Amino acid sequence: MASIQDVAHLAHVSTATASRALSRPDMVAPGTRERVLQAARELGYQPNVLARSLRQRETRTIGLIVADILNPFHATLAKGAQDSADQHGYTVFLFNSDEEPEKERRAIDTLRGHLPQGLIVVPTSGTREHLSTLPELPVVELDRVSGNPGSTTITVDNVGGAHAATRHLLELGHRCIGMIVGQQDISTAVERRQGFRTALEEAGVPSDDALVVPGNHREDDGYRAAHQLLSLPAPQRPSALFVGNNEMTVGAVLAVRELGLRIPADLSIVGFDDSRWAQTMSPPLTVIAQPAYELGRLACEHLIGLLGQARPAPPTHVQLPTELVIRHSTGPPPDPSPDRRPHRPPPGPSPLRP
Amino acid sequence: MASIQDVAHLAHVSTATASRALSRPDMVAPGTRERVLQAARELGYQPNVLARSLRQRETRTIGLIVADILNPFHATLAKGAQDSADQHGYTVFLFNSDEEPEKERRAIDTLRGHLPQGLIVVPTSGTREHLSTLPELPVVELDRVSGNPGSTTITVDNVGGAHAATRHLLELGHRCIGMIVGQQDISTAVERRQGFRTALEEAGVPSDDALVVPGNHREDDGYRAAHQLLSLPAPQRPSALFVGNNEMTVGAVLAVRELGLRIPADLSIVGFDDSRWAQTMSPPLTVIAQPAYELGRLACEHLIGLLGQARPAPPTHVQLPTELVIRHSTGPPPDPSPDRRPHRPPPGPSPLRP
DNA sequence: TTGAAAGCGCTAACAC
DNA sequence: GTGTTAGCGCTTTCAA
Repeated sequence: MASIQDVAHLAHVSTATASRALSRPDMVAPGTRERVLQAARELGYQPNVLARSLRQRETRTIGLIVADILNPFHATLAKGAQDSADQHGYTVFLFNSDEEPEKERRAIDTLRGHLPQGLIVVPTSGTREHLSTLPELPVVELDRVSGNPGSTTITVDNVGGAHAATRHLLELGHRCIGMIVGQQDISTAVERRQGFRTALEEAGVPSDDALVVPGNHREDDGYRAAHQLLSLPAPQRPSALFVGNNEMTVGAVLAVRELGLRIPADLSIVGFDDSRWAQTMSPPLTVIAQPAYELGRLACEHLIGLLGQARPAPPTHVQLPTELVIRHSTGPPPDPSPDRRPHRPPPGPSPLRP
Repeated sequence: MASIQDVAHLAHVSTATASRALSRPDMVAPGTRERVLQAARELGYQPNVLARSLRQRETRTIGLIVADILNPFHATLAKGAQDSADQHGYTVFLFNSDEEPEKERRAIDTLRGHLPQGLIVVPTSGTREHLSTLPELPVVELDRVSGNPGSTTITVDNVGGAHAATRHLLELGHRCIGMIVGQQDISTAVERRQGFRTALEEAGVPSDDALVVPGNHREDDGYRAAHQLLSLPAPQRPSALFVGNNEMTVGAVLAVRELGLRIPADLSIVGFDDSRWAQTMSPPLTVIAQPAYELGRLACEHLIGLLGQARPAPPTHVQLPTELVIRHSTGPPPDPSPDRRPHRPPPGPSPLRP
């Protein structure tokens, strides 16, 4: 590859002048500039980013670690971040933790060697500890929060989303609602569970721990959890399911189909996170939608904002709203007993969230 | 960040010795080695990859450009490649061309500056030209081929896949089959179209250009193309659709639903590329499945193999098989006229492909 | 077995 | 406006 020396030589100038002509054109005489530019063009010169970064101690690079690139939600986060970085002249190094803290640790180590100027991470349970390795690096946590005090966070209103989903089911008349929830060491799972619980409490529906089944965010977990919930004995068996993430919803729907239950006639389902799949399955799925692309974009914008600061600014915390999208996977519960009142809002208080 | 100088100083050795202790442990006395390793641990030392790469003129980095990271097929390719690279101690720089040659060009330029030791690319129409900029870089083309003579290629049997899909429809009795095909400057689209045509010819079914509608690989294109095909006047209107990629299949199915047609009673559909979505939509979609993860993995293995070579080896061309997965989106055509013969193989030759 | 020194390609002080 | 020079952090001769 042609180096700046080659360019300088061809243009009959020093490397310093060549460098200036390329990166600070106004510091060099027009004639010289043209000669250098011409030489660069001729040689197909492309600056060696390694050398430049080494010298300037600035890589114009940011690290991004998502938890599961095969999950379209995460792929969308990544695209939002990458598009934004691109606009600002930054390059993204994308890694995948596969939801494994150990893989995340390795990704962070690899990343460190490449000297990113900042890091965006969708945390796993190990993130808080891993981040303590790099106290001076600006960090934005995306979608989930690790509890690391210095991190800026970009999240959605998980509590509100889960609350809205649950309330929707309650208003349809469901009183026995199951939840399939993520691991409780992940913030989003905790928050969604909390929104679920709060909505039940507000409606005066007693909560039953047997109706809340945890899973590890993957399709299989949703499948297993749904089977578990739907094999409960009759009075306890839920007439509706709220599933805490998109992948587990897939598994749950497959389990429901396998059991021969009709949606929503026999069982209502609400998923968290919208997707292609949710829209095209039949019946189309009622979901809590999240602005995935915007989350990724914002994470990057905020990170790049942080890079401008001389002193580390206090971390900001952005929370975007979620939206209940009612499609056709939810309806009144089957075979209502006389004292329930299908098609009507439930009795008792049902305040809107502020 | 701690540098090797810090480590050397703390261990009371020269930087040369510190460097050796870390990367060639057997070249250094056991005692010294331990001191250095201890110092490195203490300081949380992480080698500066930039400096190392600059010095060694070897980045242990490979570039990967996929055409659409939001397309699960491409995300899977990326994961296959990245996992494989990881195993070999290489780091992947992942870029996204968004099917735009211009974005691909920019990705390649950015990549060049980072001195990747090789490049894996899912080509766009501009790739062949762009690759001429980097004659000395080992390149593997993935899924599609650009025609660049030096590239190793990892593809699937698109002709055979399309042939099998078409033959399947013919055997069900369809005689009027529409195809939604990708842009003809993309190799996969050309090959799939060819497989389609050949199968029709072999069955003695006249091909009708009005039944082959091109699209630009995205959902919208599939939607529009399906509308166009299904609004043809009665005798020409297809009773089955073969759609040439996964995203366009989504659009086509949505269009079909919008028109109130039942699948497969009113219209059969076969898609190219399997997916979560294809398996869970209802009815589950008959597809030509491709080994996406394996494609990505192989691309990386082959590239890394290339890096070992002193002299550029002649490019190899790997083609993996596709598989017809029959689900429930295909069936006999509706309302057969007497001279067709639903449920039976078509008359005339219908040889199996070798 | 270890250290001194050069140099990868680039940019930024500093001189002129 | 341009050239000279030093040095980013690392590895690798070469010498001891």
